[in-house]
Amino acid sequence: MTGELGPNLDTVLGKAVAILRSFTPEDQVLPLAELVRRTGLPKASAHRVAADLVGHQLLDKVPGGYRLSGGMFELGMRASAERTLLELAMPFLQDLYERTHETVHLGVTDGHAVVYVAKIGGHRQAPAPSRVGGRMPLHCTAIGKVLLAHAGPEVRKSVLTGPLERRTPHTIVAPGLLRRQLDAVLETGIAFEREESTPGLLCVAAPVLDFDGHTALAGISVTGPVGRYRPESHATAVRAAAQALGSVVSRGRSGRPGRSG
Amino acid sequence: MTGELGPNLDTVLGKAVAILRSFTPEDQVLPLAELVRRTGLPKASAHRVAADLVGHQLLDKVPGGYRLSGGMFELGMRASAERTLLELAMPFLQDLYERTHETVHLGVTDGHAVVYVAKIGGHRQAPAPSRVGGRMPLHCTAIGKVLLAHAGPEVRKSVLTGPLERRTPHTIVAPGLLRRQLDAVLETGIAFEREESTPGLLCVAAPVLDFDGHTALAGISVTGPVGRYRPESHATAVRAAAQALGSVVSRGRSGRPGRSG
DNA sequence: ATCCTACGTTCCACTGAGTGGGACGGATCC
DNA sequence: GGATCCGTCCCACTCAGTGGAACGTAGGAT
Repeated sequence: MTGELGPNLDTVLGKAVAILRSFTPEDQVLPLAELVRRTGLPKASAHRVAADLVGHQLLDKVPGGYRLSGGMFELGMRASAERTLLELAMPFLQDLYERTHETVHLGVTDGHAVVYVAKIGGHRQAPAPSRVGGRMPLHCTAIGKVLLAHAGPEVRKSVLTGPLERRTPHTIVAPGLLRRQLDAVLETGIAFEREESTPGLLCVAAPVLDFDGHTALAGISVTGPVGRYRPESHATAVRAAAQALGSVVSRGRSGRPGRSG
Repeated sequence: MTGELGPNLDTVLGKAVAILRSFTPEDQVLPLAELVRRTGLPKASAHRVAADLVGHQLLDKVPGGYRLSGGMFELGMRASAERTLLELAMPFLQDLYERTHETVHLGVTDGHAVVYVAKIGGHRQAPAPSRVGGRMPLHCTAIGKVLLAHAGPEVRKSVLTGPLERRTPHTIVAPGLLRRQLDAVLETGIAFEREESTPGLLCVAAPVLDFDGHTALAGISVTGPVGRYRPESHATAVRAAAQALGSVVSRGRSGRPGRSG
């Protein structure tokens, strides 16, 4: 429903946030001109605000432009919800990795996307497009389906009625089929993805449920390449890890998960 | 040399940054009054700026106060230098963990501190105070010593002449002794820490060197509890991992490491 | 029940921080 | 040579931002 358009450029803070948000996970350094293009700010304003951000250690000025600085990283890692989740999850993710030696993901919902909180893998991991701090659509990833299945009816409906972006020939773009899969997820506690977001990748995921047994706080997945990897054979392990993490996370929490779209 | 005092509170951005920086890794949610105390801002200003930050999804308003939001986490994870390092390092850290089953750290320098970029461990990890995104002094941690040994002469001198904060009875507070240890690090490529930052913890670390063989881009360490854990027995593995990571990171970079103190 | 203190919220008249069009110099391309 | 894109700097205008003050409420002490 929300127009979800960028920050208000009429305030300093809006300008600053717009500049910071210009950086995608793929960008390393952006020249001033690019910041101007992406934000729509006047050149002089962008220049000044960027310089201020450098002064505040949120940006680095490097030959060729600006980049998000280590100070930004530090600050981001202090976000309590995500960091706590990450810290509690790490041992379980390790177990999963050690057992499978495939790429393990931990992700949470934000709006209509999965945001990856952790990604661990070895030297020969399947080339997944996912990145920590990056986003992927809900409807075409295993973690996404798991989160979507447990999401509130509004989100679920909004995704199912909205256009389902086709990422690969296997992406599920039929709302009916997707709905049936989501119902299955609620029954089995497991979701699969078969080359629906990226050709050559298979995926199993399970929900990390709050103690109420309904709200999904996060999702865990194991990803591998078509060929050597059989997602079904790890379903039990993923579900067990997610369940265990859920019970740990549930301890010592009464509040809401936060985050809304 | 730098007074290193907080952001300029006379600008909106300064106020915003001051508020964001009020959060330490230990804080979950801070009430408005606490933000006022920590930043020194007038109550009304703090209230307004905090509300703006909520609007920009950098803070969440939760019962009891404010906390750094998921949007902040996302943004921080886009800091290219740290994220790239993290992604490249993960497989090597995994190897180390699998081999040792002790807590593995990856850290970089900022000023006179180590900032931890990754921390992976299992269910029964030694209770280390380190946190991802958190800081520890250079002189009393294994990674810190490794980074300090390879730091520029200014930083090294500045730390050695400055006061060496005592953290435990074992903390090295004698500049001469520390200097000798640093020299040894340059020769052996390994640093140890024996309950110098935290009672009951032992640690080995090795530097991740740039292709020039001098600049330390990061440090890797393996930490374990007094008793079952013998740091010496993992020295070789840690050094090998750090070296391998160094050669991978060095590929495809010509620029500077960035970050200064 | 009453006082007191500490909190979050709101109001609003004042003012200087922030604004951005424009001008400048340097690179690069054709 | 001219055209184009870049980063930087200037500076008179103005409205976004300011913060003292007043308010309602919650909780603890008496």
